[in-house]
Amino acid sequence: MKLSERQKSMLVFIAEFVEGNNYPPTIREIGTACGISSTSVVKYNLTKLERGKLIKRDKEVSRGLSLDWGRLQEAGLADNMIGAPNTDRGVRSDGSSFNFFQVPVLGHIAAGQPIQVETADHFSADEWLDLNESLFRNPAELYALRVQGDSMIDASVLDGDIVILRHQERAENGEMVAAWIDNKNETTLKHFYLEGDQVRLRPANPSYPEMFLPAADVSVKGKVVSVIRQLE
Amino acid sequence: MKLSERQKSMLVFIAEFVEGNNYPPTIREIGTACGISSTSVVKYNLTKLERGKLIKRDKEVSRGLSLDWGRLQEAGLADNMIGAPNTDRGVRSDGSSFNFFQVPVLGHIAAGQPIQVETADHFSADEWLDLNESLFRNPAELYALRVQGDSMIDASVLDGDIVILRHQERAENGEMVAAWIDNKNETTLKHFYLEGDQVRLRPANPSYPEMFLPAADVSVKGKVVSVIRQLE
DNA sequence: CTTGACACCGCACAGATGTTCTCGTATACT
DNA sequence: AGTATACGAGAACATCTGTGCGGTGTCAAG
Repeated sequence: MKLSERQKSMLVFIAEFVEGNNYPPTIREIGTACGISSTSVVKYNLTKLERGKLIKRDKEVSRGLSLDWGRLQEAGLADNMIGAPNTDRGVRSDGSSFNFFQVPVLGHIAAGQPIQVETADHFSADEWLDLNESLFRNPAELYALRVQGDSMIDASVLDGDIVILRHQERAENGEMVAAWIDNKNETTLKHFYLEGDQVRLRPANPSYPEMFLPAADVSVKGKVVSVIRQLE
Repeated sequence: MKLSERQKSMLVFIAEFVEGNNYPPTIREIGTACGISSTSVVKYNLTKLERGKLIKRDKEVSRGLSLDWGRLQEAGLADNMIGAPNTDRGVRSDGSSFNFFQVPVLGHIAAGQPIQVETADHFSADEWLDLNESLFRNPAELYALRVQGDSMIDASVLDGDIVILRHQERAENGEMVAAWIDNKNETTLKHFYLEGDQVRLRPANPSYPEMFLPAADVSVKGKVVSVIRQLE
């Protein structure tokens, strides 16, 4: 469905009006605001919008119309309209509000022996964490993994912990990273050290060996920025 | 301000009507729904409600009324009314919603040498965590403390970590608890063991000593249910 | 050129809707 | 008893407001 400029401006006006008054405008109010002199033209275009399911209308009821924000969102029209229901925003009981976001839990990662991590992406995640924006920046870069194994125990990361990583290809020496090892098709959680053209991956548990690999065979998948543990 | 039953039922009906139609009811619709035969009586009561600031009305505008949820909340009337703006509830971008809550960060707790914890309560907290209900049950019992010291390092709780505790007076042996030591006026984070009429408080770091105290001198302030660490 | 769809305008009309006026009843206060 | 106030009913009134119908101009298809 294609909308005329006039119809778009009508939608925008209706949204603004409802936002400001808590009740919808009349046909004549819409007409005045959108520069339409005839009430029948407003009705004509409202009928169009209603056929497009963008608004709902009750016959012969004054101000009997409402916007369908779901459809507007689908049509990509809700972005520059005020009054759209907030998503990814919470209102606390004291009235203050904050942004939050979802971080995908992409699977398990080995802290001990490296294990296969599914070639997971943001759309295949079956588990999500809702996190507060005040704790993290650039949430789009974040993802989470559930730790398996105990090789990072000296770094206080235990089997079953959830680690939150920021996706980045580079790491500083000593940082805890998720590293992809090319010829093993595996991802592992280790401390990262670049030493010449070699990469040293150090577990934080003396009973596990360090790994030395050519830098070309190791790609950093992200840096650990947070650890969350549930004891209960 | 005291409200008659009729006025309360009018408020309830208006809320339901707006929820269902996205526009407010007319005077006559209110009258029919609330068993009022005369439009003037509806107007009479609407005027009362408007003077009480519970609703806002625009003169001579059809359906020109809206509820003031802030005032209704204050008056304790919003509880059994549908359509009240949700607080402590978030809507994700995919349309699904979830409950969240605020956990007070009541101060610092010593994991090494016990230090003074302010006699903090839920109202004096200056920092709050927004947590998702899916991760915790009975959120009202939860509070958080920032860990100082490294005595729990073997239990993978580090200096600077945030521990989330569930308030309870009793603990099982081996659980990590916040314990109040009477004659020291101090709170400390330790593993808890009740041995006869003695309590043993064990740090998870061999370089710190265990504490043996009479059970009467130790009161459990809560059990650690989660650990959160920010590395970035 | 004719036709019909489309977008639009003006206007009249009926029904929807808020306001106002008169009246009745009950209660509290002087 | 008299008065004021709260609460309510009914009807008349004046707008407000959605709808319907006739008409205009454009444009592309037949």
